[in-house]
Amino acid sequence: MTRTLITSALPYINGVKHLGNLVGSQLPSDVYARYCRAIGHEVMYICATDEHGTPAELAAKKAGQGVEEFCTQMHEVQAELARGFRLSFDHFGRSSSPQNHKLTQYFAGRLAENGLIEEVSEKQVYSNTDGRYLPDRYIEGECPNCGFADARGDQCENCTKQLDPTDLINPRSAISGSTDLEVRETKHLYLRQSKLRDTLDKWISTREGWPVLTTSIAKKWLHDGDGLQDRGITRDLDWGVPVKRGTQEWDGMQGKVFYVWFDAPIEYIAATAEWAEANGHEPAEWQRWWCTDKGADDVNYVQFMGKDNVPFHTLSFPATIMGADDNWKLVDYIKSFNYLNYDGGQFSTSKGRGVFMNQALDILPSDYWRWWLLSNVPESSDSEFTWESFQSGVNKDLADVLGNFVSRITKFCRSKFGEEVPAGGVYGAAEQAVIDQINARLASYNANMAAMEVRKSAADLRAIWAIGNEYLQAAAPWSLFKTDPEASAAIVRFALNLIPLYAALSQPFIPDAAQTMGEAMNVDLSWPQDAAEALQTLTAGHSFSVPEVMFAKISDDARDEMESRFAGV
RNA sequence: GGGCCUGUAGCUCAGUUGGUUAGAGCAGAGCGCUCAUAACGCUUUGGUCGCAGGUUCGAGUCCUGCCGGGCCUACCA
Repeated sequence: MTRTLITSALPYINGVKHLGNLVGSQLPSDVYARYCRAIGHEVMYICATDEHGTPAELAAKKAGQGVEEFCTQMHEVQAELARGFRLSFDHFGRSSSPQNHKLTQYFAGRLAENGLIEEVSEKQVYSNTDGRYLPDRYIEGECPNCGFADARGDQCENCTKQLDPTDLINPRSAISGSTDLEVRETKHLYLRQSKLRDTLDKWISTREGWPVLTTSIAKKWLHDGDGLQDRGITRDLDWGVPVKRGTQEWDGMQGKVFYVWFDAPIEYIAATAEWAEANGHEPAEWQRWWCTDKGADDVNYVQFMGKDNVPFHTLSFPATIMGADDNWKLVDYIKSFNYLNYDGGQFSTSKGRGVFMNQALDILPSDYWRWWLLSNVPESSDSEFTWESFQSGVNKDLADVLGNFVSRITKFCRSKFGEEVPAGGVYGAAEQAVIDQINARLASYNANMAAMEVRKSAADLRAIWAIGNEYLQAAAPWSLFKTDPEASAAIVRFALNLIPLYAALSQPFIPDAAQTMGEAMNVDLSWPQDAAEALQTLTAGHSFSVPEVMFAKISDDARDEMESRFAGV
């Protein structure tokens, strides 16, 4: 059996994510996971919250909570939203889990043994008022170059010049505004990625068929300037994975934690261990997904992420895996996405601009969002959410093409033959033509799904839905019924059989509607191998029910109302 | 500054290794149908493929330059 391991980039813990975050990794990975399961792969689909780092601590402080309490609460919020959007994770973990602590420390220990960790003493800005070290961008001051008053320690937004925090005139904490800052000497661990540069370069260069977005970002980092730089993997923070060398203390590193970008990807593995523990499995059950010497050699591993995550997944994490030199499973394919913009600009949490996951579910069911977002996923370039486009996609594709098809044929059957599949008549050339058309589209759909071409898959699916309406229009069972009820019955029987077929094929995109269709037609859904065979599912006498309206249309008034509600300030 | 991506019909996008009349959905127009969520079907109007050169028998596709949009640039994650 084909085994597929799928991970979605980890959403950061500090708040509810917007639709752009959702469509950039979780939603397309869910479609792929559902597809793989449907065609019979053994699937492990993993996601988790990314809980460490300065922003999490600040968000907790703002919420008046301890960081652990805050993360626990926000994890549950995000887990609930994931369920709301029907994200079918096998496990939705937490990067703060004991499993991740252990594994992260283990990897650091292995990397140290293999000479890939370097201790570096460096100068960092410490804020006495805030009681913490400040990352560069949390220090603000006057730009020495252009005089801009609110330049950040890493770069001046006004003149775009790269800065060092010590360059700033009258530096202050961006958190408290305090000017009681001092420069302290502190020791950190660096991952010597530069030693693995040639290995990584060779690896990236030999990846066949990866998205250009993925490889070009990796190559840029590998070859820019002096090439791949070593990277600090520890921080002076309280919340995080304590720095240890495996299970041993690390001299001089007490009180420090690993940097979030070191431990976050390791959580993919740790979350699978969490899954095993949560389900009462032996460790061997997760190891067979991740350890190539323990059964993972035949696993196909696919990662989904937005383009901002690419450097970490093409370089840092592979460096960790390769550097550990320990039979860990390396990724086979990285599917990366561009950004979704909102109505001519960016989504903005602070400005309340755009739709966030919780708001979306308050407005409309998840299938509506899934369909539009997936059929407009930013695959080749950034794409844009507009209410007009959303309304059009929902009303035309879901309500008119699919929903109305189900509605018209089930209601017609009910009124003329009752709520069971009618007997009589035979199929002819028209039915064979439909079978041929569907088989051709099905082949395309399968190929695009396997290739993770999400937009093209959505277009294929829609085309398959449309075939039903074309057939009914041409066959016109309502006219034929007056002169030849038997012939009409055959058409109705054939058309009704399209519903379970559509339901099965639609599952990855709109799982709730697919289930509704399956239940209405009283069948278990299975992925069709061949349309001719699949369209024999419902036989004469099979009972069904007419489903409620599956997709309500979005009115112009409702659209306008939402457009102004989410425009931001 | 550097790097990458991108510019195709009013809108959103397809266009495989350069090969005959550049495609789809939506929007617009006309016709048809009446089973259905005023739904559906058929037909149809829109494009000197950002601009200017070049290579070639042949360029939306390759090369150069210019113009516009976006992203990244390593301590936000």
